[in-house]
Amino acid sequence: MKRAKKKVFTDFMSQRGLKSTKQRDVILDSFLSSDRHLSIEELYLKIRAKHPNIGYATVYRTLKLFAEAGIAREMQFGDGQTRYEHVGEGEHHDHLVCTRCGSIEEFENETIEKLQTEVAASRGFLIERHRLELYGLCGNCRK
Amino acid sequence: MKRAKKKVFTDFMSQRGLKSTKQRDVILDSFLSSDRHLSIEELYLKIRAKHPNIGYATVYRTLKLFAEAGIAREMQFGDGQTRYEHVGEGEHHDHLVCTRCGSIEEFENETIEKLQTEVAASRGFLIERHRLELYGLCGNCRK
DNA sequence: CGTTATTATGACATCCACTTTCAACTGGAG
DNA sequence: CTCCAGTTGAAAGTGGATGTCATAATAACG
Ligand SMILES: [Mn+2]
Ligand SMILES: [Mn+2]
Ligand SMILES: [Zn+2]
Ligand SMILES: [Zn+2]
Repeated sequence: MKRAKKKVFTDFMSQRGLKSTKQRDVILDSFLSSDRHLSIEELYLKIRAKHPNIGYATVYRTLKLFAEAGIAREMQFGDGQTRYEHVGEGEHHDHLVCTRCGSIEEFENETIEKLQTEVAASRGFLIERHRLELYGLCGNCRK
Repeated sequence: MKRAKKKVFTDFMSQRGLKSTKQRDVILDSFLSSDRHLSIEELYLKIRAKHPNIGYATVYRTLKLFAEAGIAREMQFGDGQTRYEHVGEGEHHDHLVCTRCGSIEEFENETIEKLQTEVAASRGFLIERHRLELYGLCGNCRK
């Protein structure tokens, strides 16, 4: 699905008249082969190890492009850094965030999603997106 | 319940050996008689209208105290500003945030909360707190 | 009451995570 | 190959949060 996301991005770029560059290729590769939920700084440092000539601003701008293209999602877990995670076509999930070790697990729960829609509907509210994050101690940290 | 919160705060202050000041009185009054979900800046401007001599830093520090005392909760809705809302003893609710007009509605749903606990439990995760926010168009903005 | 140790205040400086600017540099259509 | 729109990276700019510090206010004590 790395292939698939690359195609999505390429299509997005040409459709918008944007150019393919060495930097964007490097950043995309690095992003797709990274842990999920990486901050800009983390990705930048990782890239800089092999490509010292790529600037922070370029990583920053390219991640925004990924988000616009629909292959990345921007998130805030309250640690003061914006993080980007991979997303696939039509995928959605929520998060369990460990307040001790910082690990992030993902989950999906169709029933919760349905109840959200009901709550919203009962107030005439139309949901565009939502965020559900459970903060606490992960299995490891409880031991 | 304005009375009750004032008492909670007073008790907290004396228990910590902190002093009562005119500024803190003014800020507490203003906070308790405000809309919920006010940003520091908003509260500061509101206060400054009647008390031009109260500084931003004091409002900022006092709101932190409210949070520590348990009468306020700090929140982030992704607009880049920290907001504080009133909280009562043992109260909890989640939010519907309008992406057009910025209005914020509150809701509670016991079933959702229960499902969250189940999801967490099934992974050995212990929830300390959570946030659930539904973003979209409020009733008014849909018309 | 004054005295005094302690805490609080507010103007200002600093931090920090982006975000924008801009001159030099491509990518790729023609 | 030419040429221009798009791109890059260093550096400057932003905006909100947080730290600093000299001055002022609180409240306990004698
Ligand atoms: Mn995720
Ligand atoms: Mn609320
Ligand atoms: Zn953990
Ligand atoms: Zn609205």
